[in-house]
Amino acid sequence: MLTLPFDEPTSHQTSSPFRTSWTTNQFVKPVKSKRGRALEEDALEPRRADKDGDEEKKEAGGSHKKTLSQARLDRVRLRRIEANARERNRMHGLNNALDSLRKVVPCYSKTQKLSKIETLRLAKNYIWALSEILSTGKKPDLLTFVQTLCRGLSQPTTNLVAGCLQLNARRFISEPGGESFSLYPAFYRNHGPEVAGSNPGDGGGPLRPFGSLCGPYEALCDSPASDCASPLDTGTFSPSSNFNGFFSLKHEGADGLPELPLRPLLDQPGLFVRPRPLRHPPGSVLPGAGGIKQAHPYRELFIKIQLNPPP
DNA sequence: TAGGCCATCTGGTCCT
DNA sequence: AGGACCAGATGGCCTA
Repeated sequence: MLTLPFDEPTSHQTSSPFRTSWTTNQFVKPVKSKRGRALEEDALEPRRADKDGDEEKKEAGGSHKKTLSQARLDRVRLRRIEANARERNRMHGLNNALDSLRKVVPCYSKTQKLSKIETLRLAKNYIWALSEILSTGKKPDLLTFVQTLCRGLSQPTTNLVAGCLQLNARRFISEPGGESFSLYPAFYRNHGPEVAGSNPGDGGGPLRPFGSLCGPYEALCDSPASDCASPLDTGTFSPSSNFNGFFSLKHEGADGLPELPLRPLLDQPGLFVRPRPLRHPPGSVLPGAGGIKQAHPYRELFIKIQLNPPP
């Protein structure tokens, strides 16, 4: 029985699209935006209408009325603060769940996280793609698989996902001391048949040997694709032509299937994905409402994918 | 500087 | 009454 590791991370990290890791620093120090301060000040001093509407106003005795109003005021203030804290925790839980989701969809990276909306879209497409495989029982061609995964995704995300599915993992996870760029969802790391060794940069469970790590597409097949090597390794780049008006490819392999569609065309003009660099050192707390904390060093990665120009 | 993305606060609504 | 959920508003950070 295959169980997905939907364990909630302990950290309170959230993320942003192709950006670096973010960490709210509410547990480091309370930071409020100007808006937040203004609103909290409002909470500390409830509206006049609220006080005017109080039944205490009808009561006789100025001192007594003032005491009751103050008590009510304090209570309103406390409830608002508590509600804010609950809402923060709720959103943190939601973000943790999103982080868990990021780990089980293709193209998981600690340093280049997908945005919330892109994570949800990719997850939906991934579920759809897997469902299709289960229902048809057929091995999909890589192009169809990638197309399904990238349906509705933004162009940068499409490039990233396509690159993840095409590039050899060694290019991304063999960097000593660097973060991993795992092409496999967490469940495959934990349940893969050739589990051996571990990747300290990933912080997770053991990884499959790099040599057998070809991508989520191969994970779906009965046997690893014959062409597991990255085009970067083989150096067989080629110009592209249209395919279904979406992705590009040119050649067909001996089996009639598209040969390395979506291969990175490093020497040709095309779209590229470049993670946003970190301006601040790791662990530093950024000023501002979000209390963003940089968690990972800047790491540059270029993925060029030839795509059709937008209509 | 604009746009994207994010965290946070807030008040309303619904449910227990 | 109180908590969960939701959506709007706001402002900060970052990249192009």
